[in-house]
Amino acid sequence: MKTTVNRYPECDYKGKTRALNDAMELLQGKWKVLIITVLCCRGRKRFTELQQEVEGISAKMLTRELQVLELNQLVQRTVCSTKPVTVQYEITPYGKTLEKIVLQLMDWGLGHRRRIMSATLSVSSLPDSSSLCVQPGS
Amino acid sequence: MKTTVNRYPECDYKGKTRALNDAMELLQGKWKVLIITVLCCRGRKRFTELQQEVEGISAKMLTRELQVLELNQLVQRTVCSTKPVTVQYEITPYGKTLEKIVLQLMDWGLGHRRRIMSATLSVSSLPDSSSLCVQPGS
DNA sequence: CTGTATCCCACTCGATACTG
DNA sequence: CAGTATCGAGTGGGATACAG
Repeated sequence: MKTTVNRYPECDYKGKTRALNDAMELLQGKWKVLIITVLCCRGRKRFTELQQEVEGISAKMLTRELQVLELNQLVQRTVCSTKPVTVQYEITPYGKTLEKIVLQLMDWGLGHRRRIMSATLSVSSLPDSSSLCVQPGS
Repeated sequence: MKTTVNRYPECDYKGKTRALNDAMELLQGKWKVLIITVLCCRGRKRFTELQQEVEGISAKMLTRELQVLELNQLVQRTVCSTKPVTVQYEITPYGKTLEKIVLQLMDWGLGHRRRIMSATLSVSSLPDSSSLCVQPGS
């Protein structure tokens, strides 16, 4: 029983894992993909609107995450010099290139919840837990 | 200048963001997607082999992450009762359903690194930094 | 070989109060 | 309205030593 199969031999292995790390690091954290999704699917939003649509996020976190996304060119921030200033956030065309992947992740997550729920149902019922990733502790 | 576009109206918005959270939570952390990638692209591996291929991971982390992946049915663990026991880890057919998404993320990350590098090059050169996500501090 | 157990630091994130 | 500042709890993850 041999273990090393290596269907895809070397082919710049280091560069590829680094690329994966880059992508994951950028999307890491509790909020960034959600913000991206909202901006992708619901269009341009003001700060407060965003905070309402991304359920549970604090102003501090929203600010910080938006800064990262803007620095990485996924989101554009526009200040409107209205009476009290308002700020518009929108996804950039470049940010849009992530939409397809995020939507796939969403679909996968839908199926995963079904799968884990039915696998766990016999033991204990997770009614509507907002998170279901099975952890060693459980 | 109206902000609410709502190209995709309601359509179970809560359920979808929850699904996205499920997926992201499962993949969260420094190592899980890397482990998945290695098992997908390089085939069945023993514990020590995995630790060598996932560069920099400690035994503790590798154990913990593999447990989560196994509990979520992405990875199968098989103990071989050899002289000193050996353990085989392999991706499950279900885990394979993530491969497509992960490979897309990898591609995206490749492009992103190029983009950020060239955008930042004029200011400071990031030679071969293992991570490049642009952060507010920089 | 394949893990576990501990210790520990840094960082994430929430809560709250404050500002232009 | 759109943030910033500060504090503090909890956690992710590294280092090291130990175990079956």
